Amino acid sequence: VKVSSDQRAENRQRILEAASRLFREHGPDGVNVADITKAAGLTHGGFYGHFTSKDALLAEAVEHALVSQAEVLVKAGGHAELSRFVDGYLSRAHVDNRGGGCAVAALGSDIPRQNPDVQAAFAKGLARLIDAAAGPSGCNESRTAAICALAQAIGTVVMARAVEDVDAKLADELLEIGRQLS
Amino acid sequence: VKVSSDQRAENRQRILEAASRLFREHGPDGVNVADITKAAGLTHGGFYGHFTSKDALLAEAVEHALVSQAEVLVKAGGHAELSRFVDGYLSRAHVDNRGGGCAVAALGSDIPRQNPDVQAAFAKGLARLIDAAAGPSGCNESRTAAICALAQAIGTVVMARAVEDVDAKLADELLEIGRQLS
DNA sequence: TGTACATCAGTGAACGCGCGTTCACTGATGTAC
DNA sequence: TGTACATCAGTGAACGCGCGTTCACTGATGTAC
Repeated sequence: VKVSSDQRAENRQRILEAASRLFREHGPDGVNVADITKAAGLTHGGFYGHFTSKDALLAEAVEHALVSQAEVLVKAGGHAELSRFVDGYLSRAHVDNRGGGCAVAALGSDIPRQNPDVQAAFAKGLARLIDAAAGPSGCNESRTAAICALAQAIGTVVMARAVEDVDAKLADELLEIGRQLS
Repeated sequence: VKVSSDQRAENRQRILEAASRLFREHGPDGVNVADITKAAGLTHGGFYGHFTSKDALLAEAVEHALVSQAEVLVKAGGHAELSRFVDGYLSRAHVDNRGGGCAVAALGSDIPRQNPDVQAAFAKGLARLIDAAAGPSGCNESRTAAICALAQAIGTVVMARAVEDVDAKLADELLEIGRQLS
């Protein structure tokens, strides 16, 4: 069942994007290779023709998610639009969309437990996101402000997601307070 | 090999404390029941005499970690000493000690994927921690300030831990910036 | 342009391993007399 | 206080399942002529 090389490239991309979403939604151990390839419309056997291991896919998926997010932020206006970005970050829509949202909030506490390749991919992506939030000027003040805003937003979303199913009132309070700052 | 009921209670506590540490260090899927009971000086077979399941233990362990942390904060002075607390939170010592540190930073992004009992235990513990940080007055301003400080600190530590093995400079920069605020 | 064939992307069964959980067994505890 | 025995905490082998990875196979692709 060979397919054209265009189709092959598209299949790889579909696996990567499905993985990026599913890993953020369920965590590295919450999805298996079969789930991912199935979500991409394939079976699991051909997976190793595209990626050397599940971990290698995780590394690419994590970096892909962060780099995409950085690009979106840059296109939206970068540092100048940071407070609007944070506002969206602290929205119920983002909190309820782990699979499509920020990989730092979705996978942050998993990363220190992953292998070095995954950690390196994450670090690269996060550095890119921070640069995007700091803006092209690279001046110290805007970088500091960007890092503060990101840390604040990430911490808030992590807490809000953790409690939202069981204490929606607390989740809303946290988001509300986070938004007051931006 | 029956043991005295005091010994039994102590064994249970040892399992709980080992679990609390190991879960924070390696995540819910990064430790197995045998690892935990072994760390507590027991074998895995007797585990189910103390806890109904690995998940039930996770729930207790998470709550135990958060409630202990809240107690420490209260004893240290609560809201009045919040900035000193945040300073310690943002220390290299805390970043390098996932197993003994804050359960929100260590397990935050795992929680939304856990079963309702675990989420409930986490929410209860986090509410306690927030109350401890807000102080007994319960006034809105100190509560808001406490939540801001916690969110900031948690986001910073999550990022610092994620990148520290691979980009120690970035990790230090993040912690430094976080400390400037407290 | 048409044909024969080598390549190789994808399939699905199978392998091996780890893990949560169960269970028959052991021997110390603690109670009844 | 001492003895006989029922209880039951802990042991370690075993069960069953899920998952990452491999592999023989299939049939479409794309190339050589």
